Amino acid sequence: MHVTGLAVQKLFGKQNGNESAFARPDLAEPAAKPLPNDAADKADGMMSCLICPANDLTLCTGAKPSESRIDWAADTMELASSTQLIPARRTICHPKEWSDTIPVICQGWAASSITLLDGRRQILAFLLPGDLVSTVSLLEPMSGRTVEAVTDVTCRKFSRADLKAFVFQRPNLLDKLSKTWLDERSQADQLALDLGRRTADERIARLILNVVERLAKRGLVKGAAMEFPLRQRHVADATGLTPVHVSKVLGEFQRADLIDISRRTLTILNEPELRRVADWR
Amino acid sequence: MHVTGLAVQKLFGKQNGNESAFARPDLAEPAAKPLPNDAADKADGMMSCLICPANDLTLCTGAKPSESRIDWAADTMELASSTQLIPARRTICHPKEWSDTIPVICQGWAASSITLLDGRRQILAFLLPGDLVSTVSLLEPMSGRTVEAVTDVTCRKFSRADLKAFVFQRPNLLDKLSKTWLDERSQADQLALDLGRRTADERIARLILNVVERLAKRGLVKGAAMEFPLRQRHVADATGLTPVHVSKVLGEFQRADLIDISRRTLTILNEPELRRVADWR
DNA sequence: CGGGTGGTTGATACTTATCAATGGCTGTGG
DNA sequence: CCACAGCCATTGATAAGTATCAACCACCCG
Repeated sequence: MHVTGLAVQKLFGKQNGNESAFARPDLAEPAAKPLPNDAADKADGMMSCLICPANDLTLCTGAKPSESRIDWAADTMELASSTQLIPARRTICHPKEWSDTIPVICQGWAASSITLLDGRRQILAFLLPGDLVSTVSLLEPMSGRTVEAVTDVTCRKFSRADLKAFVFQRPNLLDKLSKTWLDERSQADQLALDLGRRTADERIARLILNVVERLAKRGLVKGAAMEFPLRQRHVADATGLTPVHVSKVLGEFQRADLIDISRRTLTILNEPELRRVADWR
Repeated sequence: MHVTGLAVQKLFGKQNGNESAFARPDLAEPAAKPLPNDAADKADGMMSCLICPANDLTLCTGAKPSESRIDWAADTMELASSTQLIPARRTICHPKEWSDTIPVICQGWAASSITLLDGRRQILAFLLPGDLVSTVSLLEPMSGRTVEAVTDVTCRKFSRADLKAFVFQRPNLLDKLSKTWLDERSQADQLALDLGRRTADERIARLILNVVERLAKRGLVKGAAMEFPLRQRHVADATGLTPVHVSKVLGEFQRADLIDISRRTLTILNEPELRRVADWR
């Protein structure tokens, strides 16, 4: 039974199951720095919604084709998002904090997870730029899930009420909503299948392929190489394995020249074989 | 790596991954007997929607309080459901067959699952009377999931188009829809957590408690006893374990006087302890 | 530097799967 | 009515897969 971050919890007093095991106990929350909206857009190369990588329900693609993207962007601004810069390993959203606000990742990677009281943790999804945590969170407050930054993340938090109203004014968005919902559902089903019925090798290979596919959709793959900021700890928590075991499996994969991971960069060396290992499609 | 029903598949020619491992190869589909609508309601004690056990999104509870239940029932009839009687272990809905029609369980237990080509199978949910397979299936055609009867099942298949229109005419139903969606999502999250991070004992205990809770909502628990038609094979496929191991764990539970299962009846003998084992709440 | 974080590796333990044999039960066809 | 075929559950012996523990090294950043 693998427990994440228990050592840290033991060291720092009472077991607080809801506190992210990643959050550094020496740095009190809230530590995210709010930025003025316009400043943020130019400050550090963050591109705002203008080139927000399109995902199926990205708000940025919600603009009717006839609308200029600028107008849409302005539109989004109206929604009183507060833009935040969140450093790696900090919690973006606490399990209880899902009341009025929903975060959208603009830049960087995040992980959405549930944690048990004793520290066991399951990552349900990695969030890439443009991702909503879950389409449900649009309509109803969600709870129990922690969202935390894998890399430094810039994200916007929208008021749910506003966003909901916004979406409901645009019928074509609603349609996308239900498609995204379907997609989400089948992702969840696949996750259960993976965790319940697949071997460690398969799970890890599938995780990699899954991420690659999503990165490709966003144009973030150069040749066969791409940024891969996940720690083995993340891979472990996403696949229901132990970091040690993940290390061994990834080691095998590298020795077999399926992939290469170094300096936070992933290169796919033998995709067909990797797919075979993953039992993909 | 546990594989469901592989022997059967080997025996009967080509591996057909989409064919339910439970379906008996000697009985060709479609084997469900369609019944005339009115006949069905009286025939074998099936109660139609009149006493369809209420679940959060049961169509029967969708009737406005002012409406008499009879009116509602009539309403439902309009929807051109075809009522079917499906014997235990037969497939209700095939992975590909999710085009226009969606099944609702009226009586009996069913299981919704995904199956891999090599026969490994993960049950995603057990369906009790009043259950929809998934709220998404209302809006978009779903695929990849198999629904099969655990006990003899009576179910209705509705046309999605009709049902969708029906729901959209009733705003209060829409509201329930989004709540049910949230619920479904969190069920899926819990499933992933269970499969990824919990021990066999915990998973099985939780499955039992989960089922008990749902049965209780439907008034199907008498004292501490209730019908429990699941085979150990079902429990195994729902928990990502092996039937053999399930047998051993259930054996322990019984020897520890936590539960008793005999003649398809489950009795909870020591609920507090069972909850403790399940790490419940 | 020095501390925290991450990754690797080997030895070992534990959980769960696999295999195999047995017996009970149920429905079916002669 | 019996015999038989399938299914189901149980049990024990053994194997495989993964976790746990511990030590070590390699970073990176302050």
